[in-house]
Amino acid sequence: MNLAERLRNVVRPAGSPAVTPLPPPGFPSSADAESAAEVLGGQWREWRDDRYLVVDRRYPPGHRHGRVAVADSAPDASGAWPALGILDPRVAGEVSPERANKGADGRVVFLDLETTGLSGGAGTYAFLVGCGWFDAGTFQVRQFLLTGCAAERGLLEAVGETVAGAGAIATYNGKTFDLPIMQTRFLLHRMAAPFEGLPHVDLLHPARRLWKPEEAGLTAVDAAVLGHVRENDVPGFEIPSRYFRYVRSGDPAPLQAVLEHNRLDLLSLAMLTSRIARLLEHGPDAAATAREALGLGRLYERRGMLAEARACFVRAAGSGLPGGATADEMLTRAEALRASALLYRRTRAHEAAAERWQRLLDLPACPPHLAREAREALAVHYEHRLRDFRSARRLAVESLQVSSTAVRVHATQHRLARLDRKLNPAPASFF
DNA sequence: TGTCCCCACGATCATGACGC
DNA sequence: GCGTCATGATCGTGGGGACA
Repeated sequence: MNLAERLRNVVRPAGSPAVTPLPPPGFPSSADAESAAEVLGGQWREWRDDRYLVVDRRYPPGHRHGRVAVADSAPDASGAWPALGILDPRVAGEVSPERANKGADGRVVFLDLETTGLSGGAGTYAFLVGCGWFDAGTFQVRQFLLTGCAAERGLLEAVGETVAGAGAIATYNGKTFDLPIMQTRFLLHRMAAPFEGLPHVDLLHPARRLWKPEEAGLTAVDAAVLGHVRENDVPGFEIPSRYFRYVRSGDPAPLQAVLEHNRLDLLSLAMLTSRIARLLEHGPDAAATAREALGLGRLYERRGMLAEARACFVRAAGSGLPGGATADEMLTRAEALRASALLYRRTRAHEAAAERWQRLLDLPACPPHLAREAREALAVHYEHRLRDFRSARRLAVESLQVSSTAVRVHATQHRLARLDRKLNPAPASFF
């Protein structure tokens, strides 16, 4: 039984006082200088003998984040939130365009934490909890800043009130990072985590499917997809040290950039969620690039929406989409042809699959690993379905010349030997 | 008709990326 | 350092076709 399970089994007797975990060694009970509220633009909330800071910001419909305005991303404008159900089926029944933008029950709450470290164990806690949601066309951000460890329970209660009634939570890598940390903190205070059972859309993996892997970090996706280039943004690794500097000195100035970083993350999160929802709703025609069409097809395929997936692969492979000359764009088209061929093969449309494999081989700069796979698939097709042994043998010989591993070489030699037997059958024995 | 071989798919495992 | 997911490689299995 791990620590979390043991803690879950601890039942607080009715009427017994709530427990506040002991602060880590060296953590002051209240490090907030009076100037923090003024410098960071927030208001103190008292909790027992301590307090935490609440910072509210509203981004009006006309506010632009890169190329995108808040109004363009609000659920009523796109009307596409239910499509998020393709990512998490539980979302479909919870989030309608009306509810998602009501600032009340059923809304999507975007969540982003800044923490004292990366390990995610009980010693790591969230000193800043950022929540965001759309409210009548504007984007509302509420940040809870912990300035003294003793107020953590009060802060968690406030976060719980903010999340209460939400239809879904949206995060970036929240499945792994944000929600486990929050659940641990609620657990340590013997409080029920408000996220339990709530539909959760983690954008990290859809983002990696839709956009290039090297652009999968939120800041990079922000720039590539939304056109928002962050200036003077604080790097993630620097965030804990800025917080500890504030705790030691009481000077809130280093935290300004941290709170701004958190707000930008929430804005990016909301706008990317809207972008993904719109793509899922409108299909391949909404894709701006071949890479986006390919990634969208993979999202559909994962949910068993094969017709939609096929349409996306067709658009990515043959598309009249912009670009088409760079190595990366050629790779995208090759991957789209491969995905299309595999999908046709899965549905036993072997002729259509063979056509895609051949088009893949005909690409001027077909990547070697995809060319090898295409040759092997075509060799199978020629041998077993068309019974054209000569073509199958030619492909096998070509495949042998580029086979990389001993296993592949052996398999191809085996195929060649079999084809040779079929092409030159041994004379019948009289004995 | 029985046996053998191969294909295609699913399951499993290893690896890498990501969050702060 | 940890949990999740995507990806690629490998293995096992079921089904179908070829052949004697």
